[in-house]
Amino acid sequence: MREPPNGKHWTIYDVAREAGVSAKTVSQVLNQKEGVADKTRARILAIMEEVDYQPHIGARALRGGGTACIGLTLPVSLDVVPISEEVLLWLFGRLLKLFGSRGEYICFDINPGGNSANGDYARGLWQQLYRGCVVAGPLPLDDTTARRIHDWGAPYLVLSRLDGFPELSCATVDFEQGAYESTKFLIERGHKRIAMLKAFTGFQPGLERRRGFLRALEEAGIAPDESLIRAVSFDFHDVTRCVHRLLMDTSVTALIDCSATEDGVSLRNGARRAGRTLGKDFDVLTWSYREDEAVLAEACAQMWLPQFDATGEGFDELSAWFHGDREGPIHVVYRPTLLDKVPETEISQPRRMFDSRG
Amino acid sequence: MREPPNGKHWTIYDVAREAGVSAKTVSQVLNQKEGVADKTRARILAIMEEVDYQPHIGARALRGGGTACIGLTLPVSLDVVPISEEVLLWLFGRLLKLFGSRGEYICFDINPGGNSANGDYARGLWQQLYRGCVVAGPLPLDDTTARRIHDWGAPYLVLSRLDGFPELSCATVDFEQGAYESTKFLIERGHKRIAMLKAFTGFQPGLERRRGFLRALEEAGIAPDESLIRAVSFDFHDVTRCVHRLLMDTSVTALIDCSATEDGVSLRNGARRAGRTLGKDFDVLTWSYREDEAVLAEACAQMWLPQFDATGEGFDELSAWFHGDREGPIHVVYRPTLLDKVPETEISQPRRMFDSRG
DNA sequence: CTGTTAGCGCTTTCAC
DNA sequence: GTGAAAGCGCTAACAG
Repeated sequence: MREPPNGKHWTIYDVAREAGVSAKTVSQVLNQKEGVADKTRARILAIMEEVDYQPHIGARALRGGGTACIGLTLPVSLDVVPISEEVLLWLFGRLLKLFGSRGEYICFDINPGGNSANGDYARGLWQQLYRGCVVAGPLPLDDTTARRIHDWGAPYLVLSRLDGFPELSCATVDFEQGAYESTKFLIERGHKRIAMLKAFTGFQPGLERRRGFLRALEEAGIAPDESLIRAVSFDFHDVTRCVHRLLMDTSVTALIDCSATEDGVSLRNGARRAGRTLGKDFDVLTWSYREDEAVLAEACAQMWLPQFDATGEGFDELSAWFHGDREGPIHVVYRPTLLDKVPETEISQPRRMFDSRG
Repeated sequence: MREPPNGKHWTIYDVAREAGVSAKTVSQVLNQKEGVADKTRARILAIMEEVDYQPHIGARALRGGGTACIGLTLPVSLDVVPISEEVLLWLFGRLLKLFGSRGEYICFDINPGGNSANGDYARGLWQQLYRGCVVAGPLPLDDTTARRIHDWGAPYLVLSRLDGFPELSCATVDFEQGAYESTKFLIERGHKRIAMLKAFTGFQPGLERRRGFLRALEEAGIAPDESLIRAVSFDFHDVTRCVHRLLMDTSVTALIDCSATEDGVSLRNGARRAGRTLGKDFDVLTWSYREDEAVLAEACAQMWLPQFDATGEGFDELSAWFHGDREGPIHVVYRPTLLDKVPETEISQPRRMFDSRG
């Protein structure tokens, strides 16, 4: 490999001089454009190969062509929404397959310390580092960045919807529908006082849970009781405490666990503390991740699995958008699946969507 | 937020015009340089805040300042060296703490399909996307890219050494020393015919294993037998097969398992097929990941744990180099730890450094 | 089919 | 303390 003529690295001009052509021609070859004689093209390619020419990614971006980077960001810190390692790597893996295989880079701006204030998780876009981005996680209800991303015009995909912004490019599961169907399922089985363990308070999917729950009650003519909707964190202890509290009220005969912790043990513990027995005193419907298993052998709604399907499809479409094969925005909303009876018995360690503590 | 005067986004000139100063002054404020009146500075900062000014990262890179990106790359595809998800996320996490918290981006160029030919895992550096990079994984013996990275002059760290290139900026555990001490340990216990299950053939750590092994034998005056050094892949079946083969030779009384699979079951299976019994017929010394446990209750050498320590320290130094607080190259080489007797009994699912198949 | 040239947004001399 | 202007490497409009 020869040394660059002057300076540190070979520029398009150096290659042009070497080939006895102008920079324009080299640029055309570089970008696989028509209008260069085969012989000239071959000569230029040979030189590029020989000197290991690499185009300056910053200069390209500056010129306006955009970069070869797809950004992956989180709307809030992992401390607040603890997306599990497994899911993060699943996301990376998908992006690497779709973008990495085309020679594109994946860039991250996940701030694990939560150092930077909420709001600029898309700075990679504003700074023109990304040519498109994925916002992986539920949006806070007061989020304004998603709208700015939308207006920016670059290909993007959010793994959450946002109230009052139906144009948002998103791939998600319909949590409202999930909550609605879960509640209806229990109502149809004769339950009148149904409690809900609700995750993501302050976030879009939390709002959707609440809405679906209330809609089903209203349809059935049951007066809603706010105290039966309980916000829980990702802490197992918190789940146990909330179940305990809710079940102390013996009029409560059913529980929807959409806490995203997916932990049968905390549920049973909470019930035991309240002196209740699952399946005798009360019924539970859990939101589950697994295809054919659940933390409890009760009825369950598959929410996470459709979320993965939706994400996968959304990524495919994002790739098409990014590569000019379609226009945005993307709108992939999957319905959850309700299972009447779970075939397997309780399993102790399901794969999880979120890391719980405790 | 006001609209940009002309065009899509605010440039340094727009901000300058707004503030009634020149672009130079804005640039100085942006880069926190001296020589701007406090009042002017405050005014400019207010405008930047108001219009949410974001410097164009490509333009900065072009001008020569380098980018705010640290690259993470793998010298070979994950298909060849299957670094586990857990370790990858551990690496991400460390980088995010050290760099992300300063507003820097982490960029990946891991090609999981192994699509691009070996050799250009550092293209992010050549293309000036990264201002520094981490090469995470063992280097192939014929690697030439590491030298080019070194000559490039940017901060970098490789998690492997490379024969004939002692200047390489690296953080690793001393596999040669590990193999040497492991072998010596068994020799001192009276073993004469010792076999080795050796991972990473064709890679630097494989070579180091071999060298340490041979050195210990030579020192003890034992003639080496090439057929007792067995290259294994990350496939459990392969481990079983190799153990079977090696132990069919009843003169073999000890085995060093540095296969990186860390799986007691395959070892036992292989022994059983050969009609041998661990602890009676022969001894095993495994290389382990855990601090206080091992896959077998036999003697073990902690190799992976020091590797993590070395990596962590290497990352800290890389961060210092990247941020101008020290010069490179980095040289962190940790010694392995040999444990005579493992307190715990066999455990079935240790955390692993590499994903094994089978 | 190929060359010339302007300009992307930023930093940095050099001059005021 | 501030302004004017050059130039980083690349691409695209405009000529030839």
